[in-house]
Amino acid sequence: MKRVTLEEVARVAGVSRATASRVVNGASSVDESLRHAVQKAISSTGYLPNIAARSLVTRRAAAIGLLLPDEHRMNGDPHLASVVSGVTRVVRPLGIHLVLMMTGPGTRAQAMSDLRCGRLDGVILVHTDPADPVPGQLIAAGLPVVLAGRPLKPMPITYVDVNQTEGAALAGRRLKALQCRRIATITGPQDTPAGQDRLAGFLAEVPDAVVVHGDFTRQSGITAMEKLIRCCPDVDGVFVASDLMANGAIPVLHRSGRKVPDDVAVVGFDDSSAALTSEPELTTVRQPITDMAAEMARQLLRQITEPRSPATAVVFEPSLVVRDSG
Amino acid sequence: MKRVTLEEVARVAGVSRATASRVVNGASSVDESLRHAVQKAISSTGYLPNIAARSLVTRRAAAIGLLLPDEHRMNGDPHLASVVSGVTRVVRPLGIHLVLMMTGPGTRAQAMSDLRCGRLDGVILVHTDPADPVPGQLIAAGLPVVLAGRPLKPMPITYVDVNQTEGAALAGRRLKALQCRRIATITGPQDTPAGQDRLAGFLAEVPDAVVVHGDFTRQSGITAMEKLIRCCPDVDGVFVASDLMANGAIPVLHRSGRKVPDDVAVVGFDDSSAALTSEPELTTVRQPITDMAAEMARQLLRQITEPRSPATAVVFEPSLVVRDSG
DNA sequence: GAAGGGCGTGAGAGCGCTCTCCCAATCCTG
DNA sequence: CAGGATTGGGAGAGCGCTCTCACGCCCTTC
Repeated sequence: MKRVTLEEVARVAGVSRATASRVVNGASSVDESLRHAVQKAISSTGYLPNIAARSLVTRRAAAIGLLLPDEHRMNGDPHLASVVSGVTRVVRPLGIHLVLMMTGPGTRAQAMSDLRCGRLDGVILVHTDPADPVPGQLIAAGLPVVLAGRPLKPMPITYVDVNQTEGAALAGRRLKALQCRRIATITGPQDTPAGQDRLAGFLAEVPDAVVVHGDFTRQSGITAMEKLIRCCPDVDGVFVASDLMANGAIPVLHRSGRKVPDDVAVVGFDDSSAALTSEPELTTVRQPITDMAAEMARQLLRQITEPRSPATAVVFEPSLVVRDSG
Repeated sequence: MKRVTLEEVARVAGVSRATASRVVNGASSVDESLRHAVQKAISSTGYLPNIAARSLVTRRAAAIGLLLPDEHRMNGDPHLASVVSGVTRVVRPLGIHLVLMMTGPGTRAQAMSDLRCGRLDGVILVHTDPADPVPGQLIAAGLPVVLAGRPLKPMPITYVDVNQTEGAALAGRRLKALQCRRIATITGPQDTPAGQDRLAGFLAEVPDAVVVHGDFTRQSGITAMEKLIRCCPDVDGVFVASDLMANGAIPVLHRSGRKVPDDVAVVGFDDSSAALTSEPELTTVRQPITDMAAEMARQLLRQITEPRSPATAVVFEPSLVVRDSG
């Protein structure tokens, strides 16, 4: 199994290496007969371009990174497969590799090195810690980055997000439409944009809602719901800011003798797998994760091809998925 | 922001490029003072080796692929984050990239190309379709591959798996210990090794168990359980061959007026997130996914460094996680 | 004190590709 | 039909790195 080089293809086709290269890269100006000869040579020799060599001269790695939080935080996030799928869809046809990096000590530094030494053309940052200095460093260095989700502090960085505020409002309208009279919400962490926006959007729609805080974890959903039915026993509608929390909260309602949705309507957020493994299945706010991921990839590619293009924010509209819980 | 090359480092350190290279790659025989000078030059210039150039001459991409089934099948699998995490743990300290590829039309062919043109040093195959010819082609071509899970047909390929048979036996013993008298199992698909082994292992322990077939999906768990309580109403213990199916099956029991675990004990398999989002939480058979993934990475690396090393099977022992369902 | 053996170092040849010249051939225009 | 404009193709210079090879130095040994 010997390696076939462009040189060999050229020899077989009876042209120069330059012309063979033109054909491989689809350059315009090659005579049709020569193009044909080269293509025949390529398939007869089984030629595959050596990416390392190409990368060395073009200074493109043809690879992008996906920076994820560590396993633990990720387990709460049901979206990994969808994100990967969306990015892949855009990136694969271009022959670009998707490199996964999970946060650990030094991961982000590693990603920066990979970017700077040309091993990665750009990165998508998921679930970035608001205090993380890396996004700032990256944009300062003019390196292509896209954030999943609005950054906590406004900064000139491209990001893709769902309209969290509107999603929460959707949930609020649903509960009102169900004639709920005593409405509450279990929030996400208030030091994250998603947590903030979902609360704000919900309050805009249901200003007198009872507010209990959670942190997006299932356990916090349990605790918050226990607190809620203690302090507000007549609650009949609750917007839980993540499906995972809702999944924890519903059994608490059941144990307290309340039926879902008859006594208490529950609306979640995310349309994650937890929405389907809940009993009853969750009515929830859906984010088009795969499409959003694809858009992140597109935005990143744009930045790679046009280095100095301005930061953009792309915001997707959420939708309400009505199931059995409310 | 200009690129620093080894040439420049060498100039700053007052040595030749060769010596600088030796220091970068930790070669032994370099005089201590020169080594120091080079190291100082490296940090003062902020040198980062260009992987493409290195890769071109060493013929190593320093990247491995993780081939996954498509999003749809993946959603059923809760393990993606754990697998990535385990592989990353082994691979990152070595500066090796993990490239994710999701199955789609042509993905596997793409992976083969990447392997053959030296863009990937090896691949880990997850959830391979038994009919897929790719694993066979890869080993025939002598390319480094590791399978997640035993192949359906015996073949000379390295794989890492959990002792499925023993795991199912663990579940059987648990149900017997709980004094269940009428025991059943909801199986996985019988055209997969995992589906087969879990049934065989369970039957070895509980030969007179009632068998209802499922296919690992949540919906099939619902259907199977409905069938089970119809044809065998006095069932008081059931081993469901995946947590996701168990998650669907338990509400069926509840709706039929049976309490879990009081009337019917349920034991699942996987210890996936579905085990925790079930109500009550699932007693289940745990696979050490992260460790298994790490082992896959190690096996792959071994194959990469020792191309003709023999195929190995590494089998991990499962454990029973006792929670509330049985 | 001369000859032999290490060991550390430098020179230089590539790895396979792209891309910029530059030249030759063709086409158009006056 | 001559001159310029246009176009396609080839030669060759690198991209940044590793690694072989040969050389020089120092230490040993007789």
